[in-house]
Amino acid sequence: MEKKVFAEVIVDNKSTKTDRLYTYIVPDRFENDLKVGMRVLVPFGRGNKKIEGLVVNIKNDINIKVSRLKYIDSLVDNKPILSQEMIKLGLWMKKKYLAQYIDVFKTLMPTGITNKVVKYLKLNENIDECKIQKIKSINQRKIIEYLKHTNKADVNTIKRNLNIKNIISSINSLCEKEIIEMYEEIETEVNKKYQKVVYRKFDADNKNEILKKLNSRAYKQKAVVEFITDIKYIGLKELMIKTNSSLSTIKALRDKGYLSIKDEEVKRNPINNKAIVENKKLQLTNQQKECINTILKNIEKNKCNKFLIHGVTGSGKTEVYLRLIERMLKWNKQAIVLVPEISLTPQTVERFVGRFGDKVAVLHSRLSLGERYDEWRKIKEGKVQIAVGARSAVFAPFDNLGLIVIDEEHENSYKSSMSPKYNTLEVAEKRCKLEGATLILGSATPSIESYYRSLKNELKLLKLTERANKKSLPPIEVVDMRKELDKGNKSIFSEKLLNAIKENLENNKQTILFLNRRGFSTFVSCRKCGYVAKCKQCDISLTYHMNKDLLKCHYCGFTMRTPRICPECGSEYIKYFGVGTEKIEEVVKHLFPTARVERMDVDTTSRKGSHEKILNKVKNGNIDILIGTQMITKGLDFHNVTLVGIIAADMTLNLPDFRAAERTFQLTTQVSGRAGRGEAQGRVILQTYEPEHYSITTSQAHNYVEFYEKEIKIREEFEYPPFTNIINIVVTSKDEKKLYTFTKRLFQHLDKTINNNIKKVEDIELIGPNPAPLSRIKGSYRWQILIKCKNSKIESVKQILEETITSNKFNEYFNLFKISIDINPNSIM
DNA sequence: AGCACGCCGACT
DNA sequence: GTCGGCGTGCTC
Repeated sequence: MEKKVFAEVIVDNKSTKTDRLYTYIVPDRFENDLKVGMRVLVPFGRGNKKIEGLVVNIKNDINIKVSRLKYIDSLVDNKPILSQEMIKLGLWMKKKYLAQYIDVFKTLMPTGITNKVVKYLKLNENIDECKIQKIKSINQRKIIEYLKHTNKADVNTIKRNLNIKNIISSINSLCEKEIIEMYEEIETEVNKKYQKVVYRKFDADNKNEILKKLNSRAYKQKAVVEFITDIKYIGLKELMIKTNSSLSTIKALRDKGYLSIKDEEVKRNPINNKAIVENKKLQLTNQQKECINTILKNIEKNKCNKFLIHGVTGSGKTEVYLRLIERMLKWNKQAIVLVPEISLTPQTVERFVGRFGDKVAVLHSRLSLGERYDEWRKIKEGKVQIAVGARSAVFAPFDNLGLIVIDEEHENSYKSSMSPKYNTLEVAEKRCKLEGATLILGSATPSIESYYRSLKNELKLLKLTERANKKSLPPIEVVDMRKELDKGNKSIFSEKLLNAIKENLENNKQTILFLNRRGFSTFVSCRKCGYVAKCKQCDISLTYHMNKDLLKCHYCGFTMRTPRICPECGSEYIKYFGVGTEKIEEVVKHLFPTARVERMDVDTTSRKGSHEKILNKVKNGNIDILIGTQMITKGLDFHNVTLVGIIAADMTLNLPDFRAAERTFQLTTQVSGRAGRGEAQGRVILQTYEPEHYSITTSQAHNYVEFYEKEIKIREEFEYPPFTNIINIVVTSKDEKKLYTFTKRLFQHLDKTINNNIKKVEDIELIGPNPAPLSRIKGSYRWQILIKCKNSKIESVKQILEETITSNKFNEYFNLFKISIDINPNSIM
């Protein structure tokens, strides 16, 4: 018997039960053309429904009975859509983040390109009316009626419109009677955009000859000939406008053989070219030069290709990236620049496009499907060498990648919240390793994890300590809000901040007020002594649960009654903190009725372009006071802003999260960097109930290293990352009672299995099951199990998790419960 | 998930 | 016998 070739395929079917590779026989006619990384159509399931699959493996030997296998139906791509390295990266991600194949590989490809086979119905052309009369079934009659009135109808639309439950059997029965016919069409969500282009088919020298041949009254045709002589081709629409001619004129010329009209693909261009100004090279400071040289030397000598640039705000990290990219282009290599989604404003994009022009593709969430698809293909086809984008741009399909830059490396938007819940830093690192590229992380406030790794020499640490404009960082004045209370000031603003705003308004300077009200959780604190209700076991602030009037620790489940008087000082000023930006806006407008106030947070920037609109208003001096959440902490460079007010630095400090101190330090440092960017000296006023907290004192001193040293000790003592891994398992269900029982069973099973299978169990700690901090979303209840485990045990724990979740023991419940696993989440909220 | 298969009751 | 409803179990 002839030797067969087999392909392992990831199939476009989203279900935990079908999350595996399927083997298909490669028909002889495809043997030469089929490559790993191509998409194919395969018959799947009992009905052999044709669905799309991605080939990840081609083999000659398999250990399944060939008789059980089906044949690949057809090829979707003529070239691999994913490179070998990207497939390796995807398989690695599946394992790393315990995600489904299909979820992983859909994130590696642009959204909407998946081919779906859609089934359409039509009435048989020569139907016999008698046959129809014979039908007694009401449902079948309904279908025939429907088809009589529509010219194109797919099965799903019919199902939706007619609301027939068991529609398939009715359709099948009609098909058998040969009254209707079913036909298939392959469809995708996004398509290439085509444009008609007119080509000149005559030689430019023959122009006069042709003009003579044309009818003397055909002046429109003559004009077109004149026009197109100077060029070779032009878009049909453009030609019609420029020569004021009609389609018939051009068609007439085509019929005479002087022109040809072709359908050509045009790529949508999301970058507004008019707005882009050239970004000139800046003079490098000595520190920048040294930084660049160190990186290049290390790359050339093949010594190290992972770097962390710790540069203070305004130290010119971007210019360093730009120079390195320039070098990559010289080496014929490509580069990816990742920035947090919220700082992916036109200003950021402009810096890269302004320097490198049409060598840049931009990828972000505000692009339409079509735009994103085109940007993706520009990269794939080698038309651009640089990709700038949010986290998903780490998958930009370059084939000779030289560099990945991750700017603002500490930002939490680099962790995906959708499956696969990947960490962009880890993915970028893996991709660099697979493709021999260099990784550069940059931040003014590096994440504890990255800084820790740099001290262990897993990343090479480079420092930029001076600002490019040689200006010093603005001083931060800390206001102790407890003392304000003693003075009888119960308002949100301290006297100092209030006076500073007043003064700024009088001097026509702008003010930024920052309050991070992100998150739902209010914490409980005493306004007199600063006491915050914390869990004794976890050193994490307790969350107020309104419905039960209890304080609860989301790490260990500890609960206590909400205190009416402060347990520390006995005062009655126990408050639930829940002031948001809206409240601030109201108060500011009341206090300064003539000031022009604008608020910028998720609520006010949801519409496309609203973000830019507000920023432009600030830029043009049409706003006196800008109130915002963390959205305003990044990248804003306004010269007339001289005052930054941080309303409540404690807000992030007391979130029930081990990263609370780190976030507070990062936010205060970043937002302080917004002040005094122009000539005038900036001023930062920071209000807090906990002025002695190290994240406040160190950020006041602009001392990252000191903050790091304090924080890393706490992480070690309480066993938080980077010393341990946290796995967050959230189980969701509509049924509250069953959810509790199930989660408890799952917990006990995991506990038992881990104890039986892994040695040194003291390295692993199971916490829960507890109601998740967001205990109910959209009518679904959520319970959570946390696993803390040391690095050496993570793989075995993950394996147990995978086995448990795919095991039959829990399988039967999958219709009732949804299990989501997050490895090292941003926060456990 | 999505789909076919098969069992069962209702109706001719 | 035929039609339609619903539960079950599998997908290379």
